[in-house]
Amino acid sequence: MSWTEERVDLLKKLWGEGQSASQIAKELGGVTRNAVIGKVHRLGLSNRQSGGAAAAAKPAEPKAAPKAEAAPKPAPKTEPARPAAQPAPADAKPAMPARRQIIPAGQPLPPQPSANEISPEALAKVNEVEKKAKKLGLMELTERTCKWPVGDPATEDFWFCGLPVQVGKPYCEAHVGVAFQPMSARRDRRR
DNA sequence: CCCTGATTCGC
DNA sequence: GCGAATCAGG
Repeated sequence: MSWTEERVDLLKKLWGEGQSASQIAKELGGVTRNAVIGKVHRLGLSNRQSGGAAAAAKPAEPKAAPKAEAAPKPAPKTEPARPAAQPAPADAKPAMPARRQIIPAGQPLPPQPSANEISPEALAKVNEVEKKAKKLGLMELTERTCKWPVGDPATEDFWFCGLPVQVGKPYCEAHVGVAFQPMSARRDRRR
């Protein structure tokens, strides 16, 4: 795969949206996250500032040369000593007009079956597991973290399970148990 | 261990 | 220019 205009555009778009390099790589296909990061740097949009305004140069730790220095010239091993790290002024507000937090009312949440149609065993298991939940935020979810939501998205008391997912499933074992009810199991549930 | 971006350097 | 390997960190 090569960096066609289309792919670069998509890269810019996704990166601008704050997608991670690995996510972008997967969406693009045919490239690794390294390739994405490399391209991002070459495009000069490594810093997610936006319109390339303030050139707030990052400190960029010295980080001594890791590998052999094939220096044909008698280059002194000692680095030119970076100008000491800057005191970090830190002011200049970007451009976030203090947006009121948007709380999506009808988000496409996973099925939350009514308690009365879940097997008691599975329900008990879930309650048990929720104590061990990692309580991840939306941004911390990955392909292998359980995406079962707990609590009310409109409150602070909301999080995702975050436990290791069942292979191929979006949820951990316990939540898979309540999310995917076999028809046979939910039929004629006496209560 | 899972993940993140940053950097280097042979190609 | 490209991206794997590596580094540094959460």
